[in-house]
Amino acid sequence: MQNAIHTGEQEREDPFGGPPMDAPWLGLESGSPGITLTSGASGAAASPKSQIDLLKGLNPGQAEACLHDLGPLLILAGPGSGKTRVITRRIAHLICERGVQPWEVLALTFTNKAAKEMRERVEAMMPGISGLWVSTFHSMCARILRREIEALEGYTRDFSIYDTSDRNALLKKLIKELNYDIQQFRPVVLGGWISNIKNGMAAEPGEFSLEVGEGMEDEVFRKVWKRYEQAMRDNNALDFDDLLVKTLELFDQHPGIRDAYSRRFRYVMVDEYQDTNRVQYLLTRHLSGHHKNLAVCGDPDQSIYRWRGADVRNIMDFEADHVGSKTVRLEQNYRSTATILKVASAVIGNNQERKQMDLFTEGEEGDPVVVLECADENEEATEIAAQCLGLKAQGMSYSDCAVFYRMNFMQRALEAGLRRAGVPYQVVAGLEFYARREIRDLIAYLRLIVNPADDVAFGRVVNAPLRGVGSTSVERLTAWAADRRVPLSQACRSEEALAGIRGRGKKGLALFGGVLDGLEAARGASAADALAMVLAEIDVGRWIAEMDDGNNLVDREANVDELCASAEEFDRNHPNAGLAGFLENVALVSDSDAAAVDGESVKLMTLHACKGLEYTAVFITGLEEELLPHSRALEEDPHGGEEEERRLFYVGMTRAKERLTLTHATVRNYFGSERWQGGSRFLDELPADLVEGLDEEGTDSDSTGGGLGAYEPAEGSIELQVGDRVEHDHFGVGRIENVRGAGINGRATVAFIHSGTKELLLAYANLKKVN
DNA sequence: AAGGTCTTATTTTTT
DNA sequence: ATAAGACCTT
Repeated sequence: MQNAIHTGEQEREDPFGGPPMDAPWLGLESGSPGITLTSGASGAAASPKSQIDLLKGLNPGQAEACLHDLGPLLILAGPGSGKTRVITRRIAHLICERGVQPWEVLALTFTNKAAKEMRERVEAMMPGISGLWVSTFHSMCARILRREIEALEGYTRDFSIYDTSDRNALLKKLIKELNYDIQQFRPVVLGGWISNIKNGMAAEPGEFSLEVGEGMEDEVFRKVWKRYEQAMRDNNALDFDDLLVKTLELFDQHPGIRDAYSRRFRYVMVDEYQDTNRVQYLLTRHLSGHHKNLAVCGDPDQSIYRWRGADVRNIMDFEADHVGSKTVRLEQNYRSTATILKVASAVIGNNQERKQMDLFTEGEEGDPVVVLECADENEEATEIAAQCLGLKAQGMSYSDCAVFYRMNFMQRALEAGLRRAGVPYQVVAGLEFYARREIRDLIAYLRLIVNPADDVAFGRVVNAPLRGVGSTSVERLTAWAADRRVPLSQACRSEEALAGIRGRGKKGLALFGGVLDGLEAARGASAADALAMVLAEIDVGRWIAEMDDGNNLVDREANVDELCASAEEFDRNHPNAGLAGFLENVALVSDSDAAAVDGESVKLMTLHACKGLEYTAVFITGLEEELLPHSRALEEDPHGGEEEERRLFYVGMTRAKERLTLTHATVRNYFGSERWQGGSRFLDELPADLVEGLDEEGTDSDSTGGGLGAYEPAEGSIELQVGDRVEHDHFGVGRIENVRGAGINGRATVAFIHSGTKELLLAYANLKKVN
């Protein structure tokens, strides 16, 4: 059984005839048309690596997972255990050793970044490979729906993809139309509920309750929801959740289509399986339903997205759910020092709902984990900045350092502190390129070209640049269009519709109708050409100037140029994808992955954003009650909330390779008012013998006085006085100008002869006295 | 339809 | 503190 050979008999049953489907415009597939292949090259033809090669450097667990062939497989992968390596090697093994065709393999991830990384690594092993599906759930679904959606009632393959703000804009309009109070029934809240229900978090709308009035909210919600679904259909639009839900619907309603896909994908792999929600679980089941070769990989201890629908039970119950499944534990850690690993393991060990993992490393013990108590958030920032300077002076790069925080507002003080100290930093996961207004406007124009039914896109640009079309005119037009069940883009070109509208608005709508007429020719054009046509139709200069009194004129113009460049690049890389392909790419492939890899700077990010990353030195800030177990998380569900917060802390700690510093402030500025929170309960869970600077009596008590916590002077520290001459490894010889703090916090201001004046942390600077 | 004032809510975030 | 958004005025 285990040795059954699959040589492609199934290919004949494959409705797509075996070779790769469609143009890979999402970059889902490894190998774009730009890559030259020897004719007929497939994975099997790509230079086969010997089995020895593929298993080289793998530990027994990794090798076992890699060699697993048929049947369900659960890979429980601890942090830093090399799971991406295992997945990619397994793909290579299947293709090179087992004669599996690349297009028979489906690998699903959550983020584009993860998909990209996986694809690149597979490509590196098998250059020229083509046809493999490595993609996010959403991209895969979009791709399937582009092909198949017309099997569902009411949609065409030109559908638009609505992001969260499009969704909210539509809901706002609908709630108003239904004459409900927008304050009482906020679009974001209702939108959140709709999303939760679609993600399988709640079976019934009634499971959510509004804090306003009684009885009414459920009815309102149902009405709005129904109206929303109708409007989405009318607009030929899908929101992010719909991409998954509609695919599921498609599979449920059309078993033939489902079977075609599940036959095709002989091997299905899912990364970060602990983060899958109900819908993703079902999709995975369908897709792997025929061959049952489903391999999932994840770590229940790193599940931190329960609040947005992730259901840990998917991974916890995998074995019970898949009879005859095999489980492999990857417990050897290749990232952190033994000390960091032990501390992290000790903390996570306090969780009840988990699978026991015995993580170990063959690496060094390393330095103790450091806990720092700071007077307030500014001192915390100053402290971290000083330590970064110290690490830099020791020869570490700024880009080896990262600072994590629970909430975004904490970012400000940290930024200020780093700036004061002259430490270069970069915030990871900032605002996306596509979220900018000028970009969104242009995208809306493009969407309207592809999908004229997209009323949200219409509403976005009907008055951009300003054409004198206000809300009244749009409402009139909407009413007229709704009576006739016609999209706005069509209505505004109808004499009859415009007859009911007066003055400036009428003129503006007619003007806009002319623009749309002019853009008719862009249907079928390439992305770059279509964009050029849009820019030719509108008065670009005026449009940009209106946006913010011309203040960001240069920036916005540059962004427009960048969009043009990216459209051109897209056309080059995906000659057959067309405008629709570009729009899909824009909607689903956010730009945030590019930001992460940027030069010599300390990285700042939330604890959620740090997952999957690693840094030599990590600072986790705000280890305070209410903040690190966040009070809201505890309110919702005291036990589950605490465990999820602990996992979040665990994820943060396990990012650190060599140095881990945990900071907490006695006083913190919280939305204007000062608050004194005790140290986090998680601090009490740290093993005292591996931690430096921990207040032994526990964190709630005292320790407010000096604000320095208990400490022992760092080993090898020296007595310094103002005026002493010292030598530093990097900065050379200097003179002590000032000394303050003591122990782990001790630092000195040193005027170096060649490098100027610097403030150094004694614990890191390794200063030597010279005469 | 634009500009000014007032209210309001501020965990985490991908697609 | 602050920023985004809703409401009201002109």
